[in-house]
Amino acid sequence: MKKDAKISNAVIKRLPRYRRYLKELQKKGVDKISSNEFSSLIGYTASQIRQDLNNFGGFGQQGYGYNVEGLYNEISAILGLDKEYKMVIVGAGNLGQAIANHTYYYKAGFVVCGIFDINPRLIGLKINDIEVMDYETIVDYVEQNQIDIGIICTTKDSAQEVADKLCFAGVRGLWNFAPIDLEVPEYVAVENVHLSDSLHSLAYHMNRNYEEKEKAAEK
Amino acid sequence: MKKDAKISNAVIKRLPRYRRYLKELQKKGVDKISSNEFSSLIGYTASQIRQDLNNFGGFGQQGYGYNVEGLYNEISAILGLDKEYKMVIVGAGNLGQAIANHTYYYKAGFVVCGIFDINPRLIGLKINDIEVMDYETIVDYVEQNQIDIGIICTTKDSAQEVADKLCFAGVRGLWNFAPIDLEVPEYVAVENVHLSDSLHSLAYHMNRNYEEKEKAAEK
DNA sequence: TAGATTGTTAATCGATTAACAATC
DNA sequence: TAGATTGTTAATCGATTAACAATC
Repeated sequence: MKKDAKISNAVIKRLPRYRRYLKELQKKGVDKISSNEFSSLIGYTASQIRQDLNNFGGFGQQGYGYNVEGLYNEISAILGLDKEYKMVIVGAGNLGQAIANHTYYYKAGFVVCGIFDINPRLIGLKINDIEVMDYETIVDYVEQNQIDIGIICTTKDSAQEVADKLCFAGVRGLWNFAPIDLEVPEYVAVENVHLSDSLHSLAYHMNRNYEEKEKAAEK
Repeated sequence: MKKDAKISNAVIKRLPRYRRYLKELQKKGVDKISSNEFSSLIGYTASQIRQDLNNFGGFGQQGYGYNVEGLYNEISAILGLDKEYKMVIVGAGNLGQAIANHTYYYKAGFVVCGIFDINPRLIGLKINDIEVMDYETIVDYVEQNQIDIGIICTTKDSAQEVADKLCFAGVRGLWNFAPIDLEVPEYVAVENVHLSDSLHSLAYHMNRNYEEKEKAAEK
């Protein structure tokens, strides 16, 4: 890492995308790529690509470009994907179950260790080999198993209470699927997946596209 | 609507959030709110709130503030939430099923009409009263039922092919859960939910927070 | 009318793009 | 060495914040 200045979130949000494209290139057996070639592939300007990467260090080589495998590994390390994360899911409803079943996360170093719910009918159930446990026991479990991430798949009404408990028990990050903005201690990272917000902005863009089409048709 | 200039996506992304907070205020029986009060609640500056809202028209009143219910309705209309949208889900795996079961969307005017899959073992199944149909028949279905939105819950390898078919059949928007960037005609809106990207940026922030904590401890 | 608060213009800040010297 | 392409500084663009006149 090169500079110590805070890196903007806009840059961070682009890193997983860089990484995805680099993975594809690797699969295709591509060894090296210039910022220009990468630009026409990924759709960011070459300038932005170089600027982004230089926030973390000089990964390229003048006159050559970037080594695909090397850059992939660097970005993985920057994101912290060379580590393993232990996670618990709170809420064994549809979404919680879907995430528990999504074995991708396991492969990628994100291990779902347990699922918690208050519903007695769900407690004891096994989802993808992971037991649904009683929410009452979550603090002990998180402490004893050194859980890193809590995944909140509850309703919005219980989400803050769950977040408080998880933070108290020692998680370092929350992946929040409840449609609410959580308050957490500053050392806990929160990443929101607000599905309804996402759907609403889709609706907006659909209607704008429609309006434009209408307007174009008038001419 | 006041101006005709293109409104930046940053503004649009904030609208669903304004709307959520306004809904809560309404529930609490709050009639009016000033940009300053709203600011301390939602965390945007009062200036930004006024600036954002004025992209669409003057919804406030000098010396008074904004009418909560009125503003809620205005934002709903801007987003297009006064309309109904017919949707199909492609991919009846965990995620597809979770979304189909999430009746929230139905209540909010987003109606899941059908689910499609290529797996013969899933075809015929009923999920939340919605039948899983053969993917082969999707183009006819979308055309005949005038489906507005396609929800892509397939693997990344089939996602583009599915997108092509849905666009050809006439959807106006795609809600894409596959970890890939889709190419679509310009009049089709795409909203991505890249869950793994989201998890990766969570990992980044967790590690940065940890580093800062370490650094603080050194002092 | 006086006070409050918006709507809107101007100033600032930050992020993106362009340019080019450094260097492989 | 000559050509290519990065790393980095400077210029531009856009988004956020501040200020204040308009007005309820």
